[in-house]
Order: sequence, then structure tokens, then C-alpha cells
Amino acid sequence: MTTIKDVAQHAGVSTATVSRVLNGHAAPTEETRTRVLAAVEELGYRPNALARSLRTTSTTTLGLVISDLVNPFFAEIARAVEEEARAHGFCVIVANADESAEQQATYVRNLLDRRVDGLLVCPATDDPTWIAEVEDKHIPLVLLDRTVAGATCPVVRADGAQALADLAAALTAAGHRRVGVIAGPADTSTGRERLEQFARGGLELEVVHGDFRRDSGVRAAAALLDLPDRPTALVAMDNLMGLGALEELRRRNLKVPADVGLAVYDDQPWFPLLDPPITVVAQPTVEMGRAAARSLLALIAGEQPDDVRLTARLVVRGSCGEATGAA
Amino acid sequence: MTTIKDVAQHAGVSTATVSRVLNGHAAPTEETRTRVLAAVEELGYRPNALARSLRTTSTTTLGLVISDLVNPFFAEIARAVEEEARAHGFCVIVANADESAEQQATYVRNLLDRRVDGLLVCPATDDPTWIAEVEDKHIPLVLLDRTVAGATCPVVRADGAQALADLAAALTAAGHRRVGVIAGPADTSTGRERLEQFARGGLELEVVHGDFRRDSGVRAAAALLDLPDRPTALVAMDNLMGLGALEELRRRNLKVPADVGLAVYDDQPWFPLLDPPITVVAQPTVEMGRAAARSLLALIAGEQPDDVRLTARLVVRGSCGEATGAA
DNA sequence: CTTAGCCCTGTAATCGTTACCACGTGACCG
DNA sequence: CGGTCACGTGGTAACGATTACAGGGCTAAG
Repeated sequence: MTTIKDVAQHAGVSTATVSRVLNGHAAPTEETRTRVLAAVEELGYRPNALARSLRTTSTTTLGLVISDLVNPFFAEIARAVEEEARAHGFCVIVANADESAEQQATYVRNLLDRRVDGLLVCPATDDPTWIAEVEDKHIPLVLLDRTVAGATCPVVRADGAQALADLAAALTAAGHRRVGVIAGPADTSTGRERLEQFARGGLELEVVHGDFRRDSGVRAAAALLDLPDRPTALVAMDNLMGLGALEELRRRNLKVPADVGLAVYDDQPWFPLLDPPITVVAQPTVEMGRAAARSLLALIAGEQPDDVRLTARLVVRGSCGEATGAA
Repeated sequence: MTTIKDVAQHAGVSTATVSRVLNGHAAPTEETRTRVLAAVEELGYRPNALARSLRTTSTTTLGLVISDLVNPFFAEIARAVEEEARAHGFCVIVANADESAEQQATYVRNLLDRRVDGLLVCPATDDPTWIAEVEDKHIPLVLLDRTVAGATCPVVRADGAQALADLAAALTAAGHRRVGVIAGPADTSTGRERLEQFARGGLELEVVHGDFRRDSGVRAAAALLDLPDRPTALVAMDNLMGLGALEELRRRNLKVPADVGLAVYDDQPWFPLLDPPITVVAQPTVEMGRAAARSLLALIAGEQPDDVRLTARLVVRGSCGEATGAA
């Protein structure tokens, strides 16, 4: 592997000069500049990012800890974060916590060890212990999608209050009174919040908690559909649990919305293709990712960005049934 | 930030001893061991991964360059790679090339700069120039999903020949003669191969090339459906283009399979939920990711793993129509 | 003609670790 | 009882880059 020393030797200058040329510092002569660049070219030299970062204590790298990479919601966020970061010359290391608090903590530590310049985390649970570790080291931190009690860092998330109120109203208008909710885990802020906000809609709720994954959606739907007094509609608080619910409905040969109405929090491209298309609360996923990256970069630059709340909105498509004037 | 020096001082030993304790080398006394560990604990010391890697020339990190993170096929692969790597104590840096050869090259270089121990790439195009760079530096490399002409490194991919033959047969049995193919880019191995293998099925084909993304699926489907002598079925060679095709069919109010049959290469969890459920060629996604990670780790360990070909299989679901005994 | 000042360059220290070598001590054996 | 051996430990030189500081050459001014 060729080092800066090789380049220096090849160009007949010192390593300091090579470094200066490569970093555009203290302008060297045009002549030495071209000579150095020629040597770099010829040897195919690439600076060792490890050595450089060790010296400069900067990696121009952001760490992103995602709750679940296979969840398209998070995949899209990851992509948005990455794009925004790249536009600012930063690179992103994506780590997948798989909705596990332990794995999340492991990754946070790992990213800190690698000296990322900042950390973007979608917290798996409410457990706040890992945050202290990050703040001790004075590494800029931004929370994404979910918050954690007692966190003092900026938070970027969607505000679904209005959309969920609208959803409750739409369900009511369609004649639903008793609704089964497939909620997120009670130890996540989004899990609690969405449920709370939806509960304000005045419907009678049956609640089963899932874990934001497909299988839990299947189980929760089954539990709700097995109730003696079956709810007339289901609301899944996450796209993967929505998928699970759909699978269970299909398995039981229940027609949507004739037998059971359905709505899902978080839109997916295939929801409009179902028959009937699924009514959803759509989140501004890409904007969330971008905003989070921007906040983190601001924090790194020494600014004090505010929390960001982007509004989610209801998209009525038909899976909850038609509004009946009679109701 | 506390360094190994602080720990050494705190424990009253030399930095060398601290290092030995932490790395389990040349057994120190039980007594010094506990003393050092106590100091580590007390100071909350974590070794600087940059410095360590600089010294040892090993990062226990794999680089994974993905064609498109938002494509669920690749997202699932990424997850599998990451799991397998973690099981072996390796960490994965995921980079998203967004189907762009340039961005891919940029990321490959970036990962090499960071001195990853090995590289896993899903090549965006056939352009092989970047491979030379990797091989020059003797960094272990494994190609995933797609291959590149002249590559001498191990390749892990799916073999869809039989499945595509089966699909052609199934389409024929269902009475189709002229089929519109939404193919992948001609400058990707999977794009060419799938088309070639399907073409052997003896059907009359109309081919439009897409780019493995949703929009291109929409456009390609539109082009095919606008043909004067419209094909009786469409085959999309990738799940995202399949999604696009479905959207276009929906927009035109064409019924599947009554008006047009449809099949897609690469299964997705929501395909069975459509009406009718979509016939697909299912790839062993997770196994591909795992196998690729294993191959790369073997390469890093100095072994010479063989190429891996995992067989894809046809899953008939109904979107191509029923086999007619009459045909 | 001398000297101040500027610009370019090189020398060397440094970032935090680990590898190598040398040293001291205690044990064991002849 | 002395010599060897083994083992635990400390000092120190790397790893590959950046950067403060110093020095040398040249121009311009007095």
C-alpha cells in the first residue's frame, strides 16, 4: 500500500508538502503542486482515512442506527439521510438494531469507537442509559422518529395527531364504533403516542400491542378477530404490522371493508394496489431523513437546531368503508 | 476522551500492559489484570478503533456496496450480510450506490480508504474498471447478485434458469404466445441473463429495458401495452419494475389476468395479497446474503471459496391465468 | 549593499495503539 | 549455590497522516 512517504519521495519533496497540496493548505508553488499531483496519480496514492482521522479527530462520517433495516419505512429514511449527508461531504455508516435495545447499545458503542462525528438514532426502546454514554463523549446526537424520556438532544419526528383524529372521524363516519388497534410496543414513544392520539377520537378501542414487525401483526390481528364481540375495523400502527394483519385477514377469508375495515399507519407504494386500496396515515419519510441529517450537521457545526415535527396526513382510500350519511 | 495512557497511569502500569490485558495477549498476572480492568471500568475507557486499526492494519469491518437500498430485495440482502458478519465479530458499512456506476466507484474508493478488511459489491453495471483498483490493493472482494465480465473474484448469485423455463412453460400452458418483457438494463449481468434464459422458453417476446426501478417499470409497461399487437402477458424482471407495471395496469383499468397476465422476478411479501396473487420467481435472498458474507470471510481468512449459485424457483399464484387443457 | 519581510519548504512532534525487545525477578535444576 | 529459563512487565518504535515551527531563498526597500 503506497503511503504519503512514497509520494513525497517520488516527487522529491517532503511529506508535509504532499499533505499541503492534497489539502489545499498554505499554497505551494504551481510547479511543486503539479509534480506532487503527478506522483499521486502515478502511484495511485489514496490517503489512509484512519491515519488522517486519528490525527485530525474528524472522520466526516455520521453514524445511523436504524431500528429495522427491512422495514421499508426505515430503509427510506436511511436513504434520505445518506443522500443529505453526501450532499454535505459526509459519509454514513448504517447499523441495524433489529428492534433490539441491546444490539442498539452495542452499535452505538461501536460507532463511538470509530469516532463518528455525529450520531443519528431511531431508538429501539425508551431505555435512556446509552444516551449518557454519548453525551459524556460530547458526540452530537439527534433522535429520529422516536424520542426517549429525558433526552436533551434534538428530535426529528412526524406529528400524527391530526391525521389520527381524522382517521377516527373517518372510521366513525363509515359506521365503525368498536375498533381493534394493533399498537406499537408500549416502551416506544411512537407506540404510545399513536395509540393515545387515536384514542382521543372517541371510538371504543380494543388494543393489542405488537412489536412493529410482521409476525406480531399477524398475531395481534388474530387475537382481535377472535374476540367474542369482534371489532368492525382494525388499525395497524405500522406498515409491517399492517402487512401481517392483511395476511391474517386473507387467511380467514375476511373481506375488506365488507367484513372488517382496515387502516394502517405509514404508507407503502403497494397499498393503493390492493383491492380495496388501503387507507393510511402517510408520513413524510424522506423529509424526516433529510431533516434529521440537517439537524445533526448543524449540531456538528456548533449550532443549536430546534426539534423538528413534520405533519403526517390521512389518505383515505376505501379500506375503511364508505361514509354513510345515515350514521 | 480517555486514552490508554490514562488507564495505564490510573492502574499504575504501562500502556503496553493495558493493551495486553485488553487483547488477551501474553497472559499478565491475575492481579494486574483485575487492576487494569478496574481502571478501565472506572474511567469508562474505550479503545480508539482508528488508532487500533492503524496499528494492526485490520478493522474487522466489511464494506457492502448495494445497488439500491430502497429495493427490498437489496435491503434484505443487506440485513442478511450484516447478521452473518456480526456472528463472526465483523461489522458492516453499508453504502448505497443508487444504481449509479459513478456513485458505486466513489463508495468503493471511500471504503478502501477506510481500510475495510473486505468488500462485498452488487455491481451497478458491467464496468469493470473499479475492480482493478480493489485487486491492486489486495483487498478481498466478493460480487453479489450480479457479476462483471473478467472478474476473477468469487461470485454469489441466484440461478433462475430453471425457474424462468418453468415460467415460460406456465405462460404457454395458460395460453400465452406473445409476452412483453420488462427487462433489466442490458449492462447488468442479471438484466441480460434473465432475459436470455426466459427467451429460451420459446415464446414470442417484446422486450423493453428498464433500470430496475419503479418508474422504469411504469414506462416499460406503458410502452408494451401501447403496442399495436398487445402482448397477452407481462413479465417484470425485478420487483420494483413489477410494482411499476402493476401501477400502470391499474391506471389503465386492465384486469389481471383476464386482460393481461403478469409475472415478476423476485418475490415480495405483499404479492400474495393482491387479487389475483402474483406469480413470481422467488430468490433465496437471505441465503444469498449469508453465503456472500461467508465467502468474503473465508477469503479474508486466506481460503479460496468457490462461486455460489443458489437456485431460484417459480411460485405460481394465478396472475398468469389458468392452464387450459385446450391449449 | 544590507536588511527586513514574505513565501515556500522541510523537520519533527503528535494522534492512540500495538509489536518488539530487553530487563528484572523468581523458580528450578544440576 | 550458581546458572538458566520462563514469565511478566516496561520502554520505545512504529502505523500514516497533519501541522507548528523554523529555516532558507528571494524580493524590495532604505
